[in-house]
Amino acid sequence: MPELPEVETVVRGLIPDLVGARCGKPWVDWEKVLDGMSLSDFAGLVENQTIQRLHRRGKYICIHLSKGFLVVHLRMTGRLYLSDQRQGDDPWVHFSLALDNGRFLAFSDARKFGRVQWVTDLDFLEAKLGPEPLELGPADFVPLLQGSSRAIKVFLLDQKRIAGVGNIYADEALFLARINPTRPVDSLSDPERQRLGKAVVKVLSAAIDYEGASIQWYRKPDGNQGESQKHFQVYGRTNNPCLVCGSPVTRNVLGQRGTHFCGKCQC
DNA sequence: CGTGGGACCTGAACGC
DNA sequence: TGCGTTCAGGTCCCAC
Repeated sequence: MPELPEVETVVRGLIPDLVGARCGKPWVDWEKVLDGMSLSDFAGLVENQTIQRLHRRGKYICIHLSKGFLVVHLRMTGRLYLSDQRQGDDPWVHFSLALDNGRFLAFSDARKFGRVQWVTDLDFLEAKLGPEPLELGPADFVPLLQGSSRAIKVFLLDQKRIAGVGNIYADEALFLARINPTRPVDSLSDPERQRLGKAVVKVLSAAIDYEGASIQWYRKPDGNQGESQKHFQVYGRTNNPCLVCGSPVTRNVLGQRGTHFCGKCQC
């Protein structure tokens, strides 16, 4: 589920409760959530470590410990929040970590795609992620959105090109920039690349202000829904009238992902 | 190099 | 009510 704005919202929400806390015992009901590490190994590396800071990189949540890092990816249905109980009444909690403040960091994930991994450093993230879109200016997108014949929608989802854009905000940015998602990347003009870059930044920034999109699973760490879904222009609006021209929003499949756009506004 | 399919998993929505 | 199908904010891996 979560893309850059949702992950950013989760990180911001967790910082006040997590920074400075000392880790206690971890717990899992499904060891695969640790991405191949055994619970006992994980416990040995994490227990008594103090959480120094948190930050987001792409769609990854990075929790800095005194030694090493916890890296969490929410994938489609992951949630990360503070709880008073190890598992509480949430049947989808597969990992939790006791903290010295008496609370628990709980990772809930209905589909079990998400992972909580311990790593010594974050180099592996840099190796597979492109730049952070919110740190770029419009001109930076000109060289970035080049060098491929793939459809621009598919290209935007490639985390190695740009980190953090997912299916919702790719569709929304392409609509805002009035660019058809099927256009080959190398067919875009430089002004179009800039326009799309601006649109990506605008769409992601707005979604952070709305604290993410709650369609089904995503929740803020405080348990409440985000508001971003109320502002979608095309995502999930198949056959509804385009908010600009009134013609029906099209849905097709690109790169095996549902893709929403206005065939009249986006050329 | 790019694409297409499948795998990983489960829940919700919808059609009959 | 029950069953089958389809779809879902992501990523990785393999064959062609």
